[in-house]
Amino acid sequence: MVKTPETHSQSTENKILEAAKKVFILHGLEGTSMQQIASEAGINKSLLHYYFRTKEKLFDAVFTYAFHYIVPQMEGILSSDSGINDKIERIVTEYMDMLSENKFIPAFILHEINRNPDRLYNIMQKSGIKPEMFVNQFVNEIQQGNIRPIDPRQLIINILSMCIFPVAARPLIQRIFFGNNENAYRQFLEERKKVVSEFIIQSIKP
Amino acid sequence: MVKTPETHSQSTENKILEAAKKVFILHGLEGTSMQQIASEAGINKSLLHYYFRTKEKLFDAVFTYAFHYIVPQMEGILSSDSGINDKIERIVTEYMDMLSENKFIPAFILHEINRNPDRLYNIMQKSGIKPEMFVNQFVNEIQQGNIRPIDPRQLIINILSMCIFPVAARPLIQRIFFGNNENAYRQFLEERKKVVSEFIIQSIKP
DNA sequence: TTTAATTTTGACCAGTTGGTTAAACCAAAT
DNA sequence: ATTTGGTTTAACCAACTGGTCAAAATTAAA
Repeated sequence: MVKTPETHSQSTENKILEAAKKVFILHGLEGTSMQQIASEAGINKSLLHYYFRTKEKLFDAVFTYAFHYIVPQMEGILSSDSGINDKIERIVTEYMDMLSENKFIPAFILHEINRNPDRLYNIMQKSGIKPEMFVNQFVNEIQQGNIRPIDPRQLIINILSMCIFPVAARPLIQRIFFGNNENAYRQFLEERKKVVSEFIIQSIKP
Repeated sequence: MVKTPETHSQSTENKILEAAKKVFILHGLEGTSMQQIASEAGINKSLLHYYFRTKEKLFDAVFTYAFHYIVPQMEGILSSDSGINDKIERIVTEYMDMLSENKFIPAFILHEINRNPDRLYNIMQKSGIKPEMFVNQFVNEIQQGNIRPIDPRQLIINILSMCIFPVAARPLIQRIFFGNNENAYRQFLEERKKVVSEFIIQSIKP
């Protein structure tokens, strides 16, 4: 049987992707060597090039994955028929949960956004994310007088900021405010879900 | 005259620091090579090692500088006798101004926070920044009933988030919302100063 | 069992990495 | 004019960089 390039051994390819994910997200594209990834995966360096011809191609695969994590499908929540306050609370909660479970991704993405903006932008385009969906949602609510007039883009960035930043800056904040106690910070992030929701809802009251 | 190690040629040392600052902030510690810095400074690679023995030492010098930018002395504003709303507006405005002028620093710092948290924490300690100052300020206002009860740490992080994130994620946001038009984003950040201030003030009303 | 295709490996490549060293350079002091 | 000191440079180092290649090992088809 003639295997197409896509028929690569599933297990090895997965091992590589898992290892690459781990190392790339910790050190970024430039800070990571193919040897590090190979070692992490417990395989030969040549095998990396056999599965993903170049470092860039391997990175793209991992990056696409990481991105789909940080900008997931929120369509379900948005298109539900609950009120705006309810939607905000659900989005904030689910988003912060996801970020807490992938705590190295935010800083990684922010770094790569600045290193190669177009790469991320292209991946985002392909992912089918439509920012207008979020914008329209808020425009409607403003027109109906449910929230006060505010530039929807500003509001979206406010929400994203308050969810992403405390995870991206976690190692420092954890040291400053919580004596580097990991559980204390986890608890803090847990409470924060409610805090951020209330903060936003309170600030957009008509 | 016997020159002490501190008597290094001011001009060369400055050239190096300027070049290192530029390259480090763009590429991070691991993404930067000594040769890049030497070329940027228009000097020999050996000369780098002559002035700053190792890459780490040079990085520390630059990093300390960058950090003093992002956590500047806000004591003046805090200790003034204006009302809390006024203080918030001034802090947000001045902080966002500074960030806009140093737009690569936020992502750089966030990256290095995750790469080597202790380095940054130590530098912060030495810088004399006292987080309690900010905390106490809000505790007082809450006790006096000027703002609603809220964990001061949450409030501080809310403010920092909304100021820092839009600069750190700038290249992507600029593409998504403004067709990569730099002036449009600058304008957006300009308006944002007011938006964030109002957003915070509105959300902490008693 | 032979054949054919895929998977894995180690040796190797030219270029780069951070860092060292000794010699050259240069201004000022003697 | 020579010595002295800091400054700058080119040559060099071992280790590592991303990447290639041909041969070996494995697997599956005939």
